[in-house]
Amino acid sequence: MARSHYCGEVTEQHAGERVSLKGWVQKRRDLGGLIFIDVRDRSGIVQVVFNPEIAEEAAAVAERLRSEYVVHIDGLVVKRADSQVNENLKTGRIEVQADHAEIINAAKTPPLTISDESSVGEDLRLKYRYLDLRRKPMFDTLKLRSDVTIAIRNFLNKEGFLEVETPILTKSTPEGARDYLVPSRVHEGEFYALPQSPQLFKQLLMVSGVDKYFQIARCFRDEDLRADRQPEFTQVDMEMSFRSLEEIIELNERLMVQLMEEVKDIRVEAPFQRMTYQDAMDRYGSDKPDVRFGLELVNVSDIVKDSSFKVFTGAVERGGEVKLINVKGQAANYSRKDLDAFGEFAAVYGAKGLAWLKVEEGGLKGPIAKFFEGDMADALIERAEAEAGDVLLFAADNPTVVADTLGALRLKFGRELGLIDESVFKFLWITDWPLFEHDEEEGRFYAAHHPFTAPFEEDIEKLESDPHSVRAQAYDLVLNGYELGGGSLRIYQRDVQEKMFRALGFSDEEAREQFGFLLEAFEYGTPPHGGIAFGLDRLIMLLAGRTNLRDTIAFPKTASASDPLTDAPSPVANSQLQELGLSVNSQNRSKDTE
RNA sequence: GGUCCUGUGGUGUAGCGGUUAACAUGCCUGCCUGUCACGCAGGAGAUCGCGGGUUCGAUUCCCGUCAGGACCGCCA
Repeated sequence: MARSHYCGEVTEQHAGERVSLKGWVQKRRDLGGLIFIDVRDRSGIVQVVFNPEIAEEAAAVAERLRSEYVVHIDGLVVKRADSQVNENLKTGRIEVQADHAEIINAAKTPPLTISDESSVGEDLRLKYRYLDLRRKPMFDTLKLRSDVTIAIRNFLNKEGFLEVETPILTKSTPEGARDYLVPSRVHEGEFYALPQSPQLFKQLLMVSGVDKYFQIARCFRDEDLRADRQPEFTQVDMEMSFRSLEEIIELNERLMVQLMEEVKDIRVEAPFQRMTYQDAMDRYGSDKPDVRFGLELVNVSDIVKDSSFKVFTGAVERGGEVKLINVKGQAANYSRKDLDAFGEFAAVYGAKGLAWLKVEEGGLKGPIAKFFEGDMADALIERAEAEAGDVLLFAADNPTVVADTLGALRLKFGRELGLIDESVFKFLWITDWPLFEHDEEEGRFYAAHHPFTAPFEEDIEKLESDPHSVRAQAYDLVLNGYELGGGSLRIYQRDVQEKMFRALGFSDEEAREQFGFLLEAFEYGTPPHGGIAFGLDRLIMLLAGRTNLRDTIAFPKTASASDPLTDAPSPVANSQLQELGLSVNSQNRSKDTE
């Protein structure tokens, strides 16, 4: 008999019907005579009861069943007596009285238990990923991801977008992340790169007149991993022609609002909050602030610059700043030792120390209180909006270190003190990005976004004279403190693009060598265009309430970019290398497969 | 490249300079006809990640290494 129902879908309304189930044995409870089997498939669990007085052969099969055996069961759906109802189970008001059972496939005892809560180490989970994915929360996340991508496709299709695939084997370009390289056999000594994003291709599609493009695109970056960073990840990538920045933002807000409603049944308000990059850095010490809670940074450089506390005055004199966060009402909960220990936390971000003061009725207290008395103390208290019982934590350094340190501390307190409402989704646009970032070590400018980002019209003339002040027509979408995605209007005029490359330190020759095809394309009638790309994996992570990207990807990599399931990466045969004209020149290539 | 945390039966943990290495769960056997975290009784299962050092003696302390994780750098 063919399967008639998924296990989790058998309910009271099927009582009296015969059903045929196929699934895995979740649990066997053998009472000697009666045997109960919980049968599981992707939909859930249903209890099957075997009574030797009703079906002797089936009961004999049930005795041989073990966890994770694949079974086929035919039986009658019967309502349970009131005393036998299991309220914890969706199917708990009925059970299936088996009259026929067969073992489709036996199973070894699994190395990890198939339960909702996983307490197993990450290495085992990944090695036996196919078992890990049997767990309901994992399946639900896969389902969520599928729902989201389908909803995105439907939305963009309705909006007139074309889904176009772009190459996976493409050209390595300078700037940006480290490329994954693929050696060419036909062109010995030459390499393809896996795309960091389809950026250039989608721009060329605009030149082609596609007008509205999207792709759910796999991207690759050979950089070290984080909880929210995998070496291969998926971008929802889009690009459109003749659209203003406002129109692009508006479209994406509608997409997000609809996604949240369709997939999570959560209503979010559009338009989303907006904040300039500068504002975000000043107030939150981050370009992707979590605005679900306050605890903003307060600049007190002007107040403390004339104090006698050298750490503060020195920082200001060197062009740095002094800022604080006011941890409300926590003075009693942190001892002097606790507070001093935050110095170590701050050191990770390059801070040389972390000063603190407790606010009391009479004024400020703490090891550095003596430097701030009278008017200065009053001014600090007023600026920090402090009252008795608060703790003020200070960072004094260059603006980057101050932002990194206090930004991280802010998040730490936000989480630890429960200031964050985890049920809230707060979208935020970060606008007015600088076009360039200065690299101190190499003494040159880098594109803050990417080299194809259009500057503000009125800033174009400053590309050469004053790159630092050039603003980009770029925007990032931030959700709950995570960078979901970013986009921009693009440069579509050859001369502007050439100016941009020059500002980045490319010679005209280098620019032509690396991006000549783009510059040439720009000469054949290129429409103004712009777009955005956002990280699908991160979006799913946030929608699923996870803190780890691995849980949103069916077959992810470990923190060291390996895959315990397939054992990738692995050495290859010398013959393969020879074909590619390659040799490996390190001593630790001991696991040679030939 | 760096910092930190973890590594003990299948799994998750406890432990300690000298132990018969403990507990839970899982597994196996027996009993059990209303269980659903079934129960009861019994049993098997661990070179304490690997290598070196200190020590009379190391699972325990130290160094290295490997694996997993978190973070800094990096990620236009």
